[in-house]
Amino acid sequence: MTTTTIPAKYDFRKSEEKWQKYWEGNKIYESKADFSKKKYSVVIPPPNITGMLHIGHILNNTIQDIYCRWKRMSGYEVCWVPGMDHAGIATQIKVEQELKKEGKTKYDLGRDKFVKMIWDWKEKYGGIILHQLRRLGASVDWSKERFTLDEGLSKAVREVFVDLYKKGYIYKGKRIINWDSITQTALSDDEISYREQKDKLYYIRYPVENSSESLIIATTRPETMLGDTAVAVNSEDARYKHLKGTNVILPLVNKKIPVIYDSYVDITFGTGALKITPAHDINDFEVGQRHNLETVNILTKDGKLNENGLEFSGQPVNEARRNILKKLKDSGYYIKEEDYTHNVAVSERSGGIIEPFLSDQWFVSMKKLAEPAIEVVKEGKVRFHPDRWTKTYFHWLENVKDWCISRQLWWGHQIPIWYHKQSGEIYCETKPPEDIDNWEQDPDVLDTWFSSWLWPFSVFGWENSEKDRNNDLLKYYYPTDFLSTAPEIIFLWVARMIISGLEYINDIPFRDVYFHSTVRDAKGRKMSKSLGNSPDPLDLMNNYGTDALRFTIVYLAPLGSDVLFDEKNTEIGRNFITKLWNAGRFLMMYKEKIYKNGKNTDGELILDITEKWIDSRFNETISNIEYYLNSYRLNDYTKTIYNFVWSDFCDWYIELLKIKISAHPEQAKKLIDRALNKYQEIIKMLHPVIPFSTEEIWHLLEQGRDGKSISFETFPRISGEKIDTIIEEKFENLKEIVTTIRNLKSENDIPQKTECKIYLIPSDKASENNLEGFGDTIETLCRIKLHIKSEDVNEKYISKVLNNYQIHLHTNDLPADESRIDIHKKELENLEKYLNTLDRKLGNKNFLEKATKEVIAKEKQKHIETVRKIEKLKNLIGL
RNA sequence: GGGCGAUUAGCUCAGUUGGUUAGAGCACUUCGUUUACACCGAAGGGGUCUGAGGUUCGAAUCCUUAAUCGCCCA
Repeated sequence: MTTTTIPAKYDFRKSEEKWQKYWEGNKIYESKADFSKKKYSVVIPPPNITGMLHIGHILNNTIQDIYCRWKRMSGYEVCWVPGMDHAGIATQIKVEQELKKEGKTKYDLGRDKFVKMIWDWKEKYGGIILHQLRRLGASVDWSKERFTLDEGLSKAVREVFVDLYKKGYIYKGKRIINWDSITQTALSDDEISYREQKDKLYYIRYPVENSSESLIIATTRPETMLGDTAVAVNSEDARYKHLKGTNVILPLVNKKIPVIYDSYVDITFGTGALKITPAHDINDFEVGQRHNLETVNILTKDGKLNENGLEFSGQPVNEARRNILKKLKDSGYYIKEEDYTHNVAVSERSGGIIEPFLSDQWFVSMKKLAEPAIEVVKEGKVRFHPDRWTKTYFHWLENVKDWCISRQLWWGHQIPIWYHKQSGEIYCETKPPEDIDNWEQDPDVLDTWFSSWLWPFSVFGWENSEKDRNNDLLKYYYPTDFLSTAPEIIFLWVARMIISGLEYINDIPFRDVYFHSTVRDAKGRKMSKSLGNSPDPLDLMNNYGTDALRFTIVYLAPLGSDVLFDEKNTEIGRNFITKLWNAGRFLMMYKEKIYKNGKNTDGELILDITEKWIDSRFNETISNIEYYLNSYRLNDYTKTIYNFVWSDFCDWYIELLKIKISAHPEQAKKLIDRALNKYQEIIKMLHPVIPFSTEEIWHLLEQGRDGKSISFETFPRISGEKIDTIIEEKFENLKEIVTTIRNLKSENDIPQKTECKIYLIPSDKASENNLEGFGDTIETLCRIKLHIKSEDVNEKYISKVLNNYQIHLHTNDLPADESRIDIHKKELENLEKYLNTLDRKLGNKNFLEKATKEVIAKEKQKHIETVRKIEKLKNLIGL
């Protein structure tokens, strides 16, 4: 067998390059709106243009690819739309850093030039991630690639803004927002995180007006006292009841501020007296609203004290804090300080500390918009997988807060609001006013999510106009069918897409949402750049092959829980693909040999128990795969095929095939063709998860497939009538005989190669018939000489008792050994214990009355079998 | 502080509506280069399902509670 059609090793590098080029070059995954066909559409969660591919992307995009490929092979018109978002803050920071290297800031360039510079950066470096996705084999429709700052998508953003503004959902308001003084922009609550920090708690004395008494407050941020407009105590607090209606004198500022009573104040914290700074703390702001307090802002946008900062104005916060403390000490207001650990808000983008800051921002009023979005999930029109995320979703939407959508950046969609230079009149339209010279546009841009929440329809060219009626793309592909994403953006993105879809298309954006696992390292830590614990997926692809990585990551990712990923795991996928490859290679070599030397090979094929068994297992596998894919249990999909291929197909079916062909050469051709046919179906089943290797193999299996792709072959369909549990049970019995004989040899230190004599005694006629045609097979697989007898043997033997068979190893060559009897005795003991529990169960009146018939029958069967085994064993031991 | 989820073999996880003497892969032990595959084959050891109560004829599976861990929201 020197000439083979299949190389000894799968060269994944060559294969991946070849097929990637072929798929994209021939545009085979481009989709057209074909109303005569069922469609399956998916929009990619747009990665941001500064992004690099990491393990999480591999998982998420492999999942989407599996569904797209599966549906494509099931006859759907599949469209998977790729694209990116412009990632306002991340991108702007990147380019600002470049500028900084030249010693410049964005202000040196001015807005227009700076934005142009970002576009240039984007053209040059942006979107590496989409190129990396090509390596993954993602079957996206590249002709439909979109970017959130594209003309069309930008128009959609303006349309929606103007519409929401006119409907009264968008408003401008003074609110405490999260101010990042490094990037100088507002951030949404979702863009900040909390970090534990060691700090000091300072105690400061505020004298009570017309009294010798003082109120002592505790604060971590003494500098904000310049903006205090009240001191609050709890109305239940006995210590302060007498101060009702009085004022205190704010030190340094020498201003009278009232003592107010509010249940928000924690009696046990500090001294129970709380300074209230409505302009610089979200909770204080709310207290201020309740008590109609003045708000005094003391900070500038770049984090320095402003004109309200007395002699400290112009100083950065930290410097001002030191100086203010000093002055408080000098003037006798300072009492003491304590160590204190608390959580400080930091920007996830810049790492800077977040200042609560009172400023003018644009908001979307969410309450009313959220209502229909709750309904569609309640009604099951949109389904979450795993389902428990619906609870999280409801909780958020039911308590939804207004969405701060303005960002003080230059990179993004500038807000379509113009202020009249003279009158101050506000103009809000998708196009600028005609007498543009008299107007000034709002400088802010919109939150990036304000464009991504429109993604499921904006990518199909939605315009909010009459034209949409004739937009075939939109009509055909919307709503999309499937969304796969990370659970951490359920609010930021998923919920908002549902809201916008309902508001603008009057329909849900997608039916099924899959929240994929979070990928962690072997120690359970989240993969992160700063920890450096994320292996570079490109390295893994280079070392193990893309398919190996795809297979492994899906195999390891159960629905709803995290994946602990270690580079070594990739061997799972690599080994499996090697196994698959070798099985195919073997079958092809075998076929070649049979066909070449084939004389007397045209006999009729007899479907024996093995053939029926593999048919049954095969169809069962298809059935399970369908079930798992439909219920979004992707790791079970891969596990099912893995087990079928490795255990059933390779370990048993192919091994038996070898024996059968040599025993029945007249059936050889038909047997090998049948096996190859099954193998080919296996390849198709696996194509969605390992597209490169299956494409390669599929082309090697038959000549003349040039210009075709396995991508459009029909996915295996189930033949339910071939699933036969009785056949499977019989086959299991035969497997058990083989395993037991091997075990007998192994336990008795008989080398596998050594032939020995085995007596096999079926317990009844049916069991004996079951062995028909299988004797040779057992002999070959176990390397023994088999004697089938109907009665007990009298020679020396070592034995095993199965349900339907007794197996005796002839021991003439072996020394007699009492310990073998002990093994039998031990087993007997176990069996008797087991029989005991069965007896108790079957003797229990309650059990017999309340358990189902099937369960009782099953228990009775077990009882019969156990009794029989015990009898035989006793016989053996000679009891 | 509130919510959600997890806790099954050394490790990573299965275990569908309660009815198996609790499974897989990896790791481990022994044997093996028989002409697909050592990225392989054969055989084997190893858990009473986090603890405590309860419901039930019967619980890894349902309920209560405690502990530990993780995530989300404050």
